Amino acid sequence: MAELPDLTVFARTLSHRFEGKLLKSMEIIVDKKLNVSGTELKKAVENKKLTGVDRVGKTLQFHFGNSGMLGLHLMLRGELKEIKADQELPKHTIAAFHFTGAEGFAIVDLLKQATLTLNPKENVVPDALLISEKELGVLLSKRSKKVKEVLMDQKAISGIGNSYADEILWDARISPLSVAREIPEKVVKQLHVSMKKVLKEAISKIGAENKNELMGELRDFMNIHGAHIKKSPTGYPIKSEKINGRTAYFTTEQKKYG
DNA sequence: GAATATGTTTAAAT
DNA sequence: CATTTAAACATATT
Repeated sequence: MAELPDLTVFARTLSHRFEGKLLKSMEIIVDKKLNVSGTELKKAVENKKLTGVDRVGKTLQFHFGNSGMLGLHLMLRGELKEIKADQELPKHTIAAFHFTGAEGFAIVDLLKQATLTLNPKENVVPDALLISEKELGVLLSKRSKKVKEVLMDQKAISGIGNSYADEILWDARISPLSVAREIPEKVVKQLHVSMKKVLKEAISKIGAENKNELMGELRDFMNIHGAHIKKSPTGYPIKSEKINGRTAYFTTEQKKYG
């Protein structure tokens, strides 16, 4: 999977490597997750110049000037891999982009769930990196769900997935089981700080590690989230519990509200 | 060989 | 009707 920090780095790397280049051809291997036909998609992007790559929520957006924009969601297991024209495509490739200069990248997903969306609807949900403390407070005050569910709700805040939700909540010392609307104002302030801090630190670590290569997600630096981690950095044993079918990792350092 | 990991959509159950 | 839960997706890794 890739969450906000990984995608931010991917967008930067892709811009650096391919921006301004002409997309000579696009191969579509799996077409069941497209919003238009393969032919239509190819027609929209082939022989167009890639003018920019952005991250929006958990998606990447590939801009082709006035010709349109292509949204990519990697879903659970999607990955991006660099390719050369004369090489065989990686296993489980869904689509491949070939630019001038015999270079390009492939979207690989063993689950075949990554989605490519031509000219997607504009995202109106606040981004986790941009949301203000006030917005976050208002959002939480309206929800009776568990705070972790709200953080991961892409219709509420975009960009946070299962692993970073755990990391952020540990950093803020808030139990993932807390009821969102019961979290006091002062603690919301801390949550807001932790959210930006954890995400920005992850971006900087992944960026430093990946340099200008498109690598899979890197999560060695996780403090809490991961079945192999036994203790928090402060020495507390890590507990786990399923929230909405996904595993939440946390410790007793984290206060439960409500 | 069973459990786990992972996001989203959709269906089913409460 | 609202809310919660589960299934589906496909496969590699532990």
